[in-house]
Amino acid sequence: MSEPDTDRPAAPDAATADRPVRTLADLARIAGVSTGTVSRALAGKSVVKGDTRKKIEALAQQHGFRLNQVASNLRRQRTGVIGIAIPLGHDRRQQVSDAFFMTLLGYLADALTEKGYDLMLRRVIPDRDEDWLDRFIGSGMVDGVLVIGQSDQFARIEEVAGRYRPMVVWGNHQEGQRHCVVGSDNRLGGKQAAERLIAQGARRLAFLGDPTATEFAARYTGAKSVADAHDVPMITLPTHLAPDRMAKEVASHMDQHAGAIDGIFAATDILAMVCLAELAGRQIAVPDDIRVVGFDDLPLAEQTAPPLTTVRQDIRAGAFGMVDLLLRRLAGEETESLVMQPELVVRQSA
Amino acid sequence: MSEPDTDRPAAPDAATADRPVRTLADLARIAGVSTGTVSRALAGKSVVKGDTRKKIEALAQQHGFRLNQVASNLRRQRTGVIGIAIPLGHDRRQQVSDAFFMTLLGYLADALTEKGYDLMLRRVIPDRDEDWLDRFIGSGMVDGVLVIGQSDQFARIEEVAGRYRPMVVWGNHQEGQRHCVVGSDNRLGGKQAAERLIAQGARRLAFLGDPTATEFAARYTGAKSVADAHDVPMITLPTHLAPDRMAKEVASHMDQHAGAIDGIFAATDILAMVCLAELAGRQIAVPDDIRVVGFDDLPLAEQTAPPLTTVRQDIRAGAFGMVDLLLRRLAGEETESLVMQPELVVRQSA
DNA sequence: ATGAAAGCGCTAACAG
DNA sequence: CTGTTAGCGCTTTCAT
Repeated sequence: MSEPDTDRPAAPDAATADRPVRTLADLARIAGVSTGTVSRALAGKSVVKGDTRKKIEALAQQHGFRLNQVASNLRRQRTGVIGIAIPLGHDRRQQVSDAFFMTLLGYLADALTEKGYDLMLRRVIPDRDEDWLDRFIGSGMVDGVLVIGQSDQFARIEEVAGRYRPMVVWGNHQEGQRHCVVGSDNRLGGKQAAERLIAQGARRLAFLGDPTATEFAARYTGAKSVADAHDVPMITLPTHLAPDRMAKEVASHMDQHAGAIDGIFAATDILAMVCLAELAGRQIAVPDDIRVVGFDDLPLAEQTAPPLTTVRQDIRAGAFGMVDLLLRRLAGEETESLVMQPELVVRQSA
Repeated sequence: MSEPDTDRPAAPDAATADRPVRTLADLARIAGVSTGTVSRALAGKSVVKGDTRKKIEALAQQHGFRLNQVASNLRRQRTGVIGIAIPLGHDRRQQVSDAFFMTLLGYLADALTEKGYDLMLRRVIPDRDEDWLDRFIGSGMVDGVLVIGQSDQFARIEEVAGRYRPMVVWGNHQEGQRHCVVGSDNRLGGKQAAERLIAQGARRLAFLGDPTATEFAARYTGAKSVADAHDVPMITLPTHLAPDRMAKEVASHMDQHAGAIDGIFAATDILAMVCLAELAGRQIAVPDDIRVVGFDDLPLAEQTAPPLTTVRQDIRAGAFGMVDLLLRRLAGEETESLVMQPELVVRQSA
């Protein structure tokens, strides 16, 4: 047998570097104290004598020692990790790459990091795995859960909320629901969109989007109520959210209906952007021939041509709100849901 | 404060539903077998007798039992979790909400989920925490690490790569580097962009972006070499990547230089979009007065006005490549870096 | 095929 | 202030 070819760490200090210091016990041994003391010292407990702590810290530093979080988590029964579940249900082909969810996720990462938590991300496909939520919660790997989007899982989320407290969901609020949700008043947003379209002279409206998803349904309902009140007809142009299908579906809708409508309420900014591009390709003037209003106010809504009039959701505030509520629930507090007021941002498309 | 002492000897087996079945030991007790057998049964080990397994599975199901992953992880010394680190270095205000990284992250989530791994996301600010990479790796909470973007941490990543194998980085490849990287040939992409601009008649070029970030520097270098070869001047218009600063900086650059240039190579599509919007606001015709080429080919590049000519990086392929390489390294294999060929996508902005 | 028992590495109660 | 010790809940030899 020749030299074992394992790459041992290049010894920086021959005298002390014979075998790596991986555990508290190792460190305790070379420091000449017990593991208890090392643990306390590294945790910054004030009981440890200054000298002892200094010495242990120096040694830890010198040997590149790092606490094994898994062991620590097991013992302390808390992990410092928040689980983020993204159910991909009502449209199985919608990947995590969805722009709105990604933006929300980015802000959630900012907010959680600020509070000292890590994030564990899990994409779930509910129809393939009935047990997705309980499995995530019961894994012991997360202290609490944020769910991004209710998808078509409203009932299951409700059921789980009855027995599991540290959970906050992004989505639509319904009368009398149990789970703690953060989201915009989609119905109101839908109203604002329709009101703008009509105020700008539109008389034949279309709703562009997937009306089977809870949040979108609420946007539709809001818009429809305003249209009805004004005696203005509104048709529905259903689309999927998967990028590849969306583009084709919008194109086909425009082929069939562009001549018969003069105002479009798109369920999301992305949809509105695709729509704008299709309209431009057909030499249809926006907003003169057709007015377009989006929903979300993603950063890029400002950059479309013409700049998009849209219903703003404050995604950042929503993310920070979710984290705040979750931490309060973790602390045992009861919390209400947070329904944010959307705001119409007038630019040039309507 | 006393030790968590939840399970006091409660009601002696009234029915089966009084005290929750939380641990293998609980389940073993009611099944009348040992914890070892339960563990083996639930792990699907073939040694367990069919009947026994069936019974245990039924009981587990019935009581909603779920393995504690943390304990399992500690014992097995593997977690099934891949860490994703996003260093936010060269521009401290760039949040995780960055469009390119978010898109990449989405695909990474898809790829890892497909392979049965969870993702643990960590935003890091290297200048505030020297030890970010070792801390993540040494935590014991992840089996391997993906780093999204080298930021200004090339040296540290190199150093760590010398002693830690399961790590793959998204970024720029440099001659003779040690760490396994996946990314586009940015130099080549820069060349393609400049060639297109010049072929379309541009004679006074500008590079728009932050040339201090490694990847962007390579794009610049590639473009500059082509400009030089054609004896065409190219100025640099430096910008930050934080959305709020970016818009102002681009606007100010356009005020000062728009009259003196006729071709812009934007370091990213987002930058290109902002630029397009600014140009439109100034009644400068694209591509007639100024040609614009972007980089990335984000989905929305198709939706700009005019549709953006850009250098395509196959982000999805990159993400799946990173995961593939990481899993091979976890399996002990040696792997090369993966440098992908970018591709010029001609639309209408140049 | 199953049980008994020894930990994985750390924390915290308890006793000095 | 520090050492001792008993686990956190699970997996895996080693016996039987």
